[in-house]
Amino acid sequence: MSRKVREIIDLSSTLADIWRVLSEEERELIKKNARFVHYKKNEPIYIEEEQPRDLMCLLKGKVKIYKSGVGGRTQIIRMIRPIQYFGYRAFFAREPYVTAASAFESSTVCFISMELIEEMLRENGNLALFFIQMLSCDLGIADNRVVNLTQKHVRGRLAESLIFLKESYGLEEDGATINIYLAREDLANLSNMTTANAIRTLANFVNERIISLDGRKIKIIDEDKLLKISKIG
Amino acid sequence: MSRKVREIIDLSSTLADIWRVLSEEERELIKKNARFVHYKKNEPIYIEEEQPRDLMCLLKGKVKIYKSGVGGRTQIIRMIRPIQYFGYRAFFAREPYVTAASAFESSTVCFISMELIEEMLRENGNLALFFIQMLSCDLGIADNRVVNLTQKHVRGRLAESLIFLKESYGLEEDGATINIYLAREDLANLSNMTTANAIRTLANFVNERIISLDGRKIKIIDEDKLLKISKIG
DNA sequence: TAAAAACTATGTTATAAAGCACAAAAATAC
DNA sequence: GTATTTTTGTGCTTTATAACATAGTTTTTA
Repeated sequence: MSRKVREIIDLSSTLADIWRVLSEEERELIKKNARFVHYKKNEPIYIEEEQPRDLMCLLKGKVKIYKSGVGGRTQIIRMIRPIQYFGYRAFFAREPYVTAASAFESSTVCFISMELIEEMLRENGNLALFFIQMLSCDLGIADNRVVNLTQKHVRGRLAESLIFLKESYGLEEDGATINIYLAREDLANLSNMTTANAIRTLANFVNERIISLDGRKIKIIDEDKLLKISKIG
Repeated sequence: MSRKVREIIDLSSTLADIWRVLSEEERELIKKNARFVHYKKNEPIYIEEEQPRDLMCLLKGKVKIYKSGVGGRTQIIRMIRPIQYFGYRAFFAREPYVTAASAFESSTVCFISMELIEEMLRENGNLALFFIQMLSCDLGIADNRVVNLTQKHVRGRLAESLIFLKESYGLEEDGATINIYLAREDLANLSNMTTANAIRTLANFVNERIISLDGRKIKIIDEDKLLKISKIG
């Protein structure tokens, strides 16, 4: 399964965002409490219904947050990139996880006790505001997502996902290939469509010279067109 | 348009939730800063792209938070009932509103400067946690909503909306009629479907003796069945 | 309270996307 | 490195739901 990583990780640089708002004392406490766990590709990090205990910060790799819906169909809710925090919402809401998380590729996650975090943020207004801002942004994204996923057609939804992936994980050295390697099924689950439709629509985009494909690698040729398709739905 | 209400409103009872976590000093400050505005039926409270300035608390009436999507189709994102807070997310996220709000029926709203609130919560950990919890709950609801609205069929979505309305606004004296009076179009916008489909599906529910209709008044006859339809999609 | 506007109801048609099936290719396991 | 499993790619069929049309009804307004 998962094992703690042996290497000593420089927390101050990897947890940068949260680090800035902490006092020296608080930093020490966190350092003492942080645990590191490594996950293999496709290994689950937490599952639905589980009790949340830790704030998680992705240090290396890629993680997907997803939810299984009607008839076992899964919907990817968010994708996490390094130095992003996750897993804390359910703890704050005092409920079990309504989502699951798993490593997309080989990943390292830092765990910090949510009890400790909550104690700290009661005293540290900046830390509280850090979480408030993160939650507020995520809620805005979720609100947008509801409309995009329900009202746009497959082309629009897929175009949007491709742009989202590019924004999230960036491009490779060639300046065009999206820096993520994911199965058509995951792309479909991200875009709320069936795998067959994701495949078909990708093929259409290739014909229209909007993208090009090399196996699972996707190269964006005409980003403007992609943006336009995403916008008009 | 809207006018300030003249009556003196007892803040301590109407803002109950937030009041509990405030000091006497903070309460005084809020009392001095609070403004009350009355809205007529269908009057807008804020619109998309506008700059957020105030925390709003609905004192009386019903409010819908909505978003216009592709081709002008609107999606109702949340519905607010008295003593619920709204309008604060965008301020915390440092962005303009991505949603709009309007009064469903004649409503009274209390406005409190977000700058004041943010100042306070920096010092008051309980107030910070109040917002963190509210945001965390809303984000969980939004995550669920994404899956429900995208994966369930019209029957499931409508059934879910009816249950949601009952849970939110309760029943009338007869213990069966949902205590809200809304147009079929709003019901459709809440459930992500066209008005015609909302009407048709309601008619089906009547035939199946799950509900009965009297104009816009909806009486739930068989809640178990409604729950079942909502669950299976 | 009468006239205008908006909403409700229902039938018909069009269409986007799911479902299913199967062959080919690729990834993974042994 | 070969065998087995999983993924990809396409064609065909079915279906859910949107779109459109129109008449009747209710609500709003002046």
